[in-house]
Amino acid sequence: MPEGHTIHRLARLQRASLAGQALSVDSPQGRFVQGAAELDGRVLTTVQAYGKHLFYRWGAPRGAPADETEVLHVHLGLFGRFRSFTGEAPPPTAGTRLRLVGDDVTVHLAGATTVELVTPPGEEALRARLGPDPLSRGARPEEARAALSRRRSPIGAALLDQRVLVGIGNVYRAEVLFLAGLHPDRPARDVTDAEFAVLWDLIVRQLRAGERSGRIVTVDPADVGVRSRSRVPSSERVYVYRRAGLPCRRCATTITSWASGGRTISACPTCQPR
DNA sequence: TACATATGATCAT
DNA sequence: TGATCCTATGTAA
Repeated sequence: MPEGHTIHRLARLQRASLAGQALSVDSPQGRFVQGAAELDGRVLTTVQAYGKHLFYRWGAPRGAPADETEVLHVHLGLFGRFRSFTGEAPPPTAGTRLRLVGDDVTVHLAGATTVELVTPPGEEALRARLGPDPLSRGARPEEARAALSRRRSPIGAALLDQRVLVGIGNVYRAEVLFLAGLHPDRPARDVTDAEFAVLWDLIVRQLRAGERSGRIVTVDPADVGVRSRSRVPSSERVYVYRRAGLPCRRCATTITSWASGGRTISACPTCQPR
């Protein structure tokens, strides 16, 4: 379930359960054996999220200068998943590429696109390719605004491009465009400053809510007849994502879907006029 | 047992 | 644009 909110939440939870401890690190699956060996026994100092990327920082091994300490970089991709266990952990599955064992908590990671050690310059190069993170304090939305105004691609495709801004995935892009009343096929550079301001604000609010709750709930509880977000049934948490052919929750128009930016997007033709 | 599916991204063409 | 990679799960056969 990895959009930006999930990654930031993971960073927060793993900081709380593992940071400050010397960890046992290994790779039961065998594809990260060497990297794991370099980290084994070292103190995890912090875990940071940027968009959909995770960075794990470690105390320097004996004799090594701190600024050459390698950083563990993880990107979950579409399938990556962490499992966290308190106390006794079950045996790792066949696909567990990384296992971190702390004093009380063990995490297993499987299915990730990227599990690698990077140097600080390598991390900088990676970050340099990314747009602002709506979940980071001090994010500069004007950078995303400028990137959009340079694009001829549709806003729906641009929101998935992590060079524009980071953290949005296929669910949030469909949902925030619905909430903003923007048609996904609107050319990105035609989005007005006022529309962008609303869109950025929605993105920040939605990602923050998702980070806190661990789930994507974009519907206004009143639209599905309940009192609070936490009471929204799992089948009614979104307005348009994967709801093609169903009636819009606001106006009952049939939701449509099509390919956009290489993925499927859905929208309400009435609430999101072209 | 097989297949379809999934909230991602990269690389080749 | 299409192929490819990564894993787990649910449903169909």
